[in-house]
Amino acid sequence: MAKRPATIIHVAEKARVSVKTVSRVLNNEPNVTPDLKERVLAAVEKLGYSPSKAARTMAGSRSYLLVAFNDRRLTLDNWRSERGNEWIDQMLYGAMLRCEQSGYHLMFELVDRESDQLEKQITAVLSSLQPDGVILTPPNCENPVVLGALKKRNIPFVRLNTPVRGQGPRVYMDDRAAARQATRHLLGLGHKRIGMIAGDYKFSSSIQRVETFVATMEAAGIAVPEAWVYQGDFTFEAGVAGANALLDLPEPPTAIMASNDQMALGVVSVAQARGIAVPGALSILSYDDSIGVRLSVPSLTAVRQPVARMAEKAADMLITASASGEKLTAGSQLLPFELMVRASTGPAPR
Amino acid sequence: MAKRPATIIHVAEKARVSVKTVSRVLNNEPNVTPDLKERVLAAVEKLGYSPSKAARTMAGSRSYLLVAFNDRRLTLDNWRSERGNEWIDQMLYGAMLRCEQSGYHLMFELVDRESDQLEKQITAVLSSLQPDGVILTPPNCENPVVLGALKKRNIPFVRLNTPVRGQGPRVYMDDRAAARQATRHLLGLGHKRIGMIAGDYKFSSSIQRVETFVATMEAAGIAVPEAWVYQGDFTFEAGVAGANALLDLPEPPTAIMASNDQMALGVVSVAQARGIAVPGALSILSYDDSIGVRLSVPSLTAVRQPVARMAEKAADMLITASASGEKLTAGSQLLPFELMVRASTGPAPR
DNA sequence: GACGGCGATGGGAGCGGTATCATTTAAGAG
DNA sequence: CTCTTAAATGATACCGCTCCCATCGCCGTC
Repeated sequence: MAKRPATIIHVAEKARVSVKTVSRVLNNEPNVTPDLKERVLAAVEKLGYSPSKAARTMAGSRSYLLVAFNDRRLTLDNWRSERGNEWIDQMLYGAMLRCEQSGYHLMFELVDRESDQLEKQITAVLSSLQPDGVILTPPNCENPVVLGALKKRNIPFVRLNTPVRGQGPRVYMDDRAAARQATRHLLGLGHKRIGMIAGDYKFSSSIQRVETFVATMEAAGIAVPEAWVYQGDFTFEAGVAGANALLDLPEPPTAIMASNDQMALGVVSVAQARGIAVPGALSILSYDDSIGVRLSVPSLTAVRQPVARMAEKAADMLITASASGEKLTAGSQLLPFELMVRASTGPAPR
Repeated sequence: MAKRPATIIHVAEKARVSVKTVSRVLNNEPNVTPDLKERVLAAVEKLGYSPSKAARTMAGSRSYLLVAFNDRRLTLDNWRSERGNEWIDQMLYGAMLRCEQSGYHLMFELVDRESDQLEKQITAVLSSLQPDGVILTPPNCENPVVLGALKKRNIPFVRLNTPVRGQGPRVYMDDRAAARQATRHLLGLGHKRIGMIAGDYKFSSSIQRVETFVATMEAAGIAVPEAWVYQGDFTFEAGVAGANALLDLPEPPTAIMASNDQMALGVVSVAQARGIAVPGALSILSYDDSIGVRLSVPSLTAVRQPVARMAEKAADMLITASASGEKLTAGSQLLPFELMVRASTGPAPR
């Protein structure tokens, strides 16, 4: 009763051609008579045939599969806390749809950056799935173990949103420019004491944002004491802790920028708990423009990262390279960001 | 330079056993001497070997792959509008982690319920991916075309969160009880005129919620005019339209329940625009407990669905059945929901 | 008109596993 | 000590596809 799916042999028989010719038609290879091509396509249609990915992977040099390596800790934390996972949603959105267009599939994998089995994990995924390409998201895209494993096996990869150059192709946005624009936005509003809640320094964009923040402040004639920068780990709780630390300073900042949405929301909750008016007494700025940030009260000024577009571009590069058989060029793609000015930033209290 | 991954043959050679014995060890088959088993495992470890999924799929009867069929329209709408996609996030969360535990993978697929190519789409996925099982989410889990295609090919599936019985195994919550409890909650607060913004009737839980709402109202001695029920399609915009329709009634309701989070947030935005106090003049209740609902101002009273747990259970059923080789029993799993009472529901205005 | 070259097609060898069945080995019965 | 029997192991045929190479015909060239 279990209807077995048609194979290429059935198609070949029905079209009265050889298996090889069917393969040619399916892969758009040249040198096939229109007549034969038509017969094959008709047979394919009639039998509802769709080539087995597994067989293709085994026999050929392509698997029609891309893998996205995501950070396990951050992803699980987001899922568990149910505070949304916009970065991943948008990544899936961009990459999946691009894959679909070319008959590719996207496999979502979580890797634990702290595990001493990291290389083994990666290797296992690569050899069991044999993907045609890999999309690396922060912080994996900067992890030498991950990069090394990929290079050793000569598997094409594209790094998403990393400032680190020279390690292979990447799709990114200008994080420095974003940090500069964000800092200037606050300076322009008259803020002199600005605190920053940084992200995990395993993400090098975290470091860049801090550096650029400090540099931009200094360029405006304001030295940034160490106490103004709190190092968090991208969690809501870190935002709370950072906000408390900053607001407990003898001279607390009048504005706080947080390196991602969860931490920014943590700052908001602290302000609320302490009865601090936002933006009246405290301006808050986020580096992720997710739904929580937009729905927050007040809605937060935030840097908007083109995550879906970056993912789409990354998938595009990998698929194009794999289809053409050419080696992926190490080029970088720069995508524009946007500073969404909303209600959480206002003039510094006098 | 490109390091080729080790194959079962390399392992067999290194362990000085036959290929078949390696296969036995890898699949935990009985009748292998501890001595050999150990040698094989050592070789596996040393070579960093991980069996090729593609080869296993081709040769064996399992593919170690589950597919989740999700509604294309709703998913894309959620992604595009960037209002979060909690249902899918939680589905991934539950199902993926369960898959990981058993060396399975989860493939996320979008299918267009309106397409006349629907059956062809499904068939193509099934024959190209050959999954060991399929997770169906609403409204696909009630779509006869989808169910038919699956049954024709004898592919095990589990339906998520559908009230429809007798079509195969499912994991669900008691939607009627939820609707009843939600309605009673509002009745208990003294509301007499309650409006409902229903979901797309393609989702049979939408229908159930409406029916139960009406029945519960009638049991309390209140007849529900047709105008009190607005049919939406789960989008924010539908919530806006529904709220406007309900609030424009000669005798507008003092409470509105919306069949999902997006529509509930639409209602909130209308109330805000019209200057209607929530919950002072209007109580609002949602059927999804997502981040938007929790962060909304005021935070919304909502039915909390155990999506991650349902997905985990579904994956578990499929994997267990596939591993044991037994046919999936048609049993159903009922999981508990919870009514989260928050700030958006209050006593009816006198 | 023989020959080279190229476009169009087919034949058959794998790819890396699993499944079936044969074979060897060891244990227990008579 | 032989014979039976089951456990332990191996040999080998696929699975469905792509890739390499052979073949065949047809044209143009000198």
